Amino acid sequence: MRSHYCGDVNRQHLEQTVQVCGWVHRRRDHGGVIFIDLRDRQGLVQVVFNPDTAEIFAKAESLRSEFVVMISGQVRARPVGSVNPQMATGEIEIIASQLTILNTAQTPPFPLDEFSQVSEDVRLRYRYIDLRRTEINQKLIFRAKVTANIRQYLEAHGFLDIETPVLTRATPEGARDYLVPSRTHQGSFFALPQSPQLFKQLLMVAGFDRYYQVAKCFRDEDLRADRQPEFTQVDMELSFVDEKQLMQIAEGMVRTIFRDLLQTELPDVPVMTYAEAMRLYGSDKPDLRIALQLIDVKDVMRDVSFQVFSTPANSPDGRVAALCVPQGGVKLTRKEIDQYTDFVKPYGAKGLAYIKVNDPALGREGLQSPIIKNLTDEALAAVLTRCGAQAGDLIFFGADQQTIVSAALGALRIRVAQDLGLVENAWRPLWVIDFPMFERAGNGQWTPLHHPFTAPTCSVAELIANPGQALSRAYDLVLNGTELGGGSIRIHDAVMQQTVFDLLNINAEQAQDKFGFLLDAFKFGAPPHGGIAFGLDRLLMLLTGSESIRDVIAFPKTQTAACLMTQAPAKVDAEQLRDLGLRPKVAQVIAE
RNA sequence: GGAGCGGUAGUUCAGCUGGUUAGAAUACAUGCCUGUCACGCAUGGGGUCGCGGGUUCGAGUCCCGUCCGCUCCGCCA
Repeated sequence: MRSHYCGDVNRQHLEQTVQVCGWVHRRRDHGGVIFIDLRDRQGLVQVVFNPDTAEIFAKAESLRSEFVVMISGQVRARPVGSVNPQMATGEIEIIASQLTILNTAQTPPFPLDEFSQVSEDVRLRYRYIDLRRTEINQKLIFRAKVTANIRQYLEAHGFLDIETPVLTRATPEGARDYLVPSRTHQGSFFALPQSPQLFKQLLMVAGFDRYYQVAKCFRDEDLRADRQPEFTQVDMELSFVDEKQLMQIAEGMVRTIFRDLLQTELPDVPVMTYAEAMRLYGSDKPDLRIALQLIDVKDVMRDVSFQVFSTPANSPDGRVAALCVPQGGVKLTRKEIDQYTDFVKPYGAKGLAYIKVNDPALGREGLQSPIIKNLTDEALAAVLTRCGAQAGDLIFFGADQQTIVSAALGALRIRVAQDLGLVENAWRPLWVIDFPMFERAGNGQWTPLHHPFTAPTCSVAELIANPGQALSRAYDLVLNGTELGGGSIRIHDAVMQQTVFDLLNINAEQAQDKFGFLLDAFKFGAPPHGGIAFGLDRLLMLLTGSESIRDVIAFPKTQTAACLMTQAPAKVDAEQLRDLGLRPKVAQVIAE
C-alpha cells in the first residue's frame, strides 16, 4: 500500500502521485495553507494542504506533533526561494489530496530534531522515541548491514551458523555469571553464557569444522562506556588450522566490512608481540594512531641518587621509562603538569617526574626540572639520546613496578596525544600475539591471561618447568586502541588440558566436575582447532564514531545494569519465587 | 568496592558570599499574521528545586545521609 518512504521521495517523482506514511514532525499554518513536515526513519518531506480541499484541510488542522498519518498527493517542485537545506529530500513538496490519520499521539517528551541535545537518561526512559531520531536509527540500520555483511563473508568461507544454549552452566573462571534458578531442579542454577567457548569447541569435536554465530553473551561485571552486561560476539571456530590461517580469515572479515560499508581499504595489519606492545606502548591494545612511544631507561638509572628512580631500576620487576612529548611539550604549564600527575595516580603511580628540554645541546644547562640535580650526567645524556629530544620537548618519567609504569605511562601517552592533537586521523589495526599463558593473581596463584583452553607454544614438560615464561598461541586484533577481537589455538590434548588445570590449581576432580563434558569429549579425538570472537558492539562503536556502546544498541542498560524503560531488574511475584522452591514466608519477604 | 561530575518547568539550562512571589529559551495551549520551513507577534498554563534529615529567623543555595544518571580505577578468563 505504501509506495514510498518520506526520505525516498525526490525530484524524480515530480508530477507523480505518491503515497507516504510517517509521523507528523511539525505543523505550520501560513497563507491559508497548512504545511506539515512528515517524517519516517528515512528522512523528512514537506506536505502542503490547500484550503480548497476543505475536508482534508480540516483533518490537517487537527494534526499535532507525532500523529501517525498516511498521505497521498502530487509531488511538485517547491516555489523559488523556499528551500530548506535541512530537508534531506531536496526541493520538492507533496500537495496532499488525501490524508488518513492512522493514529493520534501525545507530544513527545523531548524534541526529535537534530538541534536538541537531550540527556541520556531521558532518552533511555523513552528509548522508542529516541530510536526515531535519525542519528540513532541510522546506526542501527548500519549495524544490520554489518551483521549481514559478516554473515555473507563467513557463509562464503564455508562457515555454518549453529546456535548454542543460553541456559547453560556456570564456569568457575572469568567474569561473574548471571544466574537463572531452575524450577525443576530446585537449588540448582543455570548460568547465562559469558561466551559460547566450550560449546564451539565441542562442535569441533563433532566435526563441524567451520562454525560461527552472532551470539549474545552475558557478564555480570561493572559497566563502562564500552561495556554492557549483555553484548554481542561474532564468534567463530575452525578445525585443522593454525594461527596464520585463522588470522587471515578473521582479518579478511574486518577488511571486507571496511571495503563494503565504509568504502575504505584497511591498511596492512602489522603483527606485534605482547612484550613489544607493553614495552613501546604500555598497553596490550596500543593505539598506533599515536606516534609517541615509551622509552626504557631502567639500565642508566641504577646508580643515580634519586631513589624514586634507582629503587625500581634495581628491582627485577621494576620499570623506569620515559615518554617524550614533542612539538612544544615544554609549553605545558605547571598546572597542566599537575593535572597529568593527578591523571596517572589512579593507575598506581605515586608521582610524575618530568624534564623540560630547552636546548639539548647545552646538556644539563639546557634542561629544566626538579629532578635533574639527582641524576648523573650519563643518565641525562642517555635519556636525551634515546628520546631523540629536541628543543621544546618535555619528557615525562614513570618509575615503579613494571605493571604500574606501563599502565600509567600507557594511559598518559593517549591522554597527552589527545590533548595536543597528536592523534592521526586514520585506521591503524594490528595483531598482538605471544601473550603470556599466565599471570600472577594477588594471592600468588597463576591465572590464565586469556582462558584456560588456550594452547601454549611449548610442550607439557616446558610448561610445567616454567609456567611464568610460557607464551600462548593467542592473538588479539586491535584497531585504534580498541580490542576488536581475540582468540587462540585451543588445547586439543587431554594431557595438556589437565596440565593447565593443574597449574591453575584446578585438580582432576574439580576439572571433571566443571568441565567433565569437555574432557570426556577430548577423549574421542578432538581435532586441532582454534577460533576468535569479535565484539560486535565495539566494532560498531568504532565504525560509527560513537562515544558510547549504548549508541549502537537498541535497548541498552545503564551503568548500574538497569533498563530505565522497562524498569528491569524488578521484583517478582511471591508465587514465582515459591515455584523455585523458596519457602512461602521467604518468598513473601523477597517479593515485597 | 573506590574517585570525580551532575540532578531546578515536558526539554535544555541560569539561579553569585543563604534573603521577600524560583527565571530564560524552547515545547505546549489560545489568538493574530499568512508560501512558511528551527517562520513571526501577543497572551496563557506549567515547579515535591531527586529524596530524607540537619544547621539557620530564613535553604534551590551550607552540612550529613540516600537514590538516580554519566566518566574513570578496581573488576571485565
